[in-house]
Amino acid sequence: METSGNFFEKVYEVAKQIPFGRVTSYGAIAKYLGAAKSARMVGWAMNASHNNPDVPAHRVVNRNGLLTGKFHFDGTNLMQQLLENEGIVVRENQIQNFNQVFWDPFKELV
DNA sequence: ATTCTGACGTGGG
DNA sequence: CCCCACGCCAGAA
Repeated sequence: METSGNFFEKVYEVAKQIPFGRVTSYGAIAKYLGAAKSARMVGWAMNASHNNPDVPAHRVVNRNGLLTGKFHFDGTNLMQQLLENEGIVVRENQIQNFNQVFWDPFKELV
């Protein structure tokens, strides 16, 4: 578990705390963990989160609000479907009102 | 051991 | 405003 380091666990912890109908970015989580330059690792951790159903990877997008990882899901629109299911408006893999649905761990998670 | 790629982000031209 | 390049870390070939 901790063989890969606590980094992955930390990412999961934050991702799990993402409230319903809210999303965050890889960079935000990475920055919160103190690895702002390793935003990529957050995405990598999400990849490993496939074994962690408690990690809503679909609520994590890039800083652009774009569903970059939607191709990694089972279906083609599975990620978008999940987000829309939470009330998030998604168009062409891009989250609308991203500013409103954005969840900042620094601001709300303290 | 080396090389490349990757669910990103920021900066420069 | 749009396009390109660099940085960072980790895992796979």
